Amino acid sequence: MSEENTQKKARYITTTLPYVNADPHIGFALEFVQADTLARYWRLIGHEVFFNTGTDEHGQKIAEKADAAGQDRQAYVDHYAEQFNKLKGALNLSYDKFIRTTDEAHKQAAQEIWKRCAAQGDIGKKTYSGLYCVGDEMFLRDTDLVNGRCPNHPNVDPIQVEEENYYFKLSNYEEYLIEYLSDESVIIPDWQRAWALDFVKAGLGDLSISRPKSRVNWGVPVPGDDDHVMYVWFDALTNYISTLGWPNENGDFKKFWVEGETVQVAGKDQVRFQSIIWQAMLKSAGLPATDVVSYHGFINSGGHKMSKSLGNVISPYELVEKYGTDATRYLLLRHVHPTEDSDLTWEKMDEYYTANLVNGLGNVTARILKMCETHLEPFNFEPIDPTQFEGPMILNFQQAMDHIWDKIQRMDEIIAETEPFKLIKTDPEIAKNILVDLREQLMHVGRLLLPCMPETSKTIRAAVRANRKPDNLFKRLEE
RNA sequence: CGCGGGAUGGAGGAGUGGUACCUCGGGAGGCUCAUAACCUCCAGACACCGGUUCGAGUCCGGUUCCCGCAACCA
Repeated sequence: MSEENTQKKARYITTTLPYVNADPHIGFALEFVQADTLARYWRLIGHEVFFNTGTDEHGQKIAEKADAAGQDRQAYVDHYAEQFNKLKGALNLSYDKFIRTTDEAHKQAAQEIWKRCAAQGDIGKKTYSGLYCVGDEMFLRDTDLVNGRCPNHPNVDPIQVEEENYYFKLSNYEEYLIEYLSDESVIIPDWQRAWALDFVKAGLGDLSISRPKSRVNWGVPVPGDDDHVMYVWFDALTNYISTLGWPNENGDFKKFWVEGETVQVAGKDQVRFQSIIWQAMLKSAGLPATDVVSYHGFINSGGHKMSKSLGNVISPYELVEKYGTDATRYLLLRHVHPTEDSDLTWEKMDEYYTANLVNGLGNVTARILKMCETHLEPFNFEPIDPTQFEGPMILNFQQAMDHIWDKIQRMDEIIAETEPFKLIKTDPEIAKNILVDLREQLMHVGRLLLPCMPETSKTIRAAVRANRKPDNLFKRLEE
């Protein structure tokens, strides 16, 4: 390690934690792959990286589902946690920690942050009464009601509830949040930041953060009150630091959260949780804010939200099964806009796969290495030099991929223009020089692909070193 | 006048104030190293109206049409 590299800051990245009441969908896959690509890129340029993900496992909805299935609750969440953890293999994720909110250490951290907020005078208690929707785990206002029921759950009668709950005085942090959100670097994209700022400026109310155990008996106990458990969000958000060993304020927490650079990746529906509530909680507990939260859009299919009734749901496992791991990563990184909504259909994905991976990257690798294998001796390439990857923090994955595919297309053009396969018969020295140059360019592409398509990168680099045409990188789709 | 996002060739998408790009599709050639792959050329687009500017898809104002969100939504 050079001196320059040892000076590089540690970097932390986390996804949000999926709530384990359903199988993983494509949105999570997008989030995981974005975070993973960034983590791999950082490691490549010499940063020490902590990449966190995991599962959010408390709350009434999960308790009810487990109970309805006649399953032990812990066994139920164990099963789902495993479903999500399996994505690690399917998508080739490199996370350092898979935290579960039912982990004992996490529960203690959640209780500790509660105590800190309470000590700061930010937690109170008051009586809530009204109609409550179990589906959303929230009180309904009169204006919410549609035919007397929750608009999101029109088949279930809301229940009349009167109960005393703890609340977090979010309004204490209006001024702080306005200051935090005025910094242009804290949210990507900027229009989400503007929205968050407007939201805070409009005034913040109290946030209910507990539920009586008599009604919801599946959560982290409220410190000093056996009758209540924490509202699932308050518990879940704490994972971003409990995963680092907090409340131990040394070790990884100090290295990554306090002294390092922190990035959270989340869906666009998360702005008020990640950039408002969570930041207020951190401030209340006397902890540093997140440096930047990047919000991705949603993936639609055929112009509609994915839904079971429309039959247009695309699952991450289906993608991996059809195209393979790296091709799935490619599709999510290059053909999904990093911050806006995107639309994917099987037809379009087939097209992207065939045009850019089979006919593009795969084919050009085969044609170059076939010629090299026949006409050149192997060359001993230097290992990857981290400095050649130095650059700004890349969150615009589409742009980065476009840059690589420009180079791929350029290689095809050079072959057609210089015709080394023809020249080798008349002027072998010139032809060999062209091939040496092409091989060098292919190696470069192989290296650039490392963060986004790790296995493909490895295969290409190994094949270039071996000076052998590899088996087809991407199989042609069957008719 | 609630807030925000969007409108780019036949289709789907990129686009930092400076020759509008990519993939698919259409037409015409070329090549044989390669996964019937690849290359070249042709046709074809910045929703509408103003403004700023030497110069606008890009910045500003207005109009029309789509799409989200509107306090605890995973």
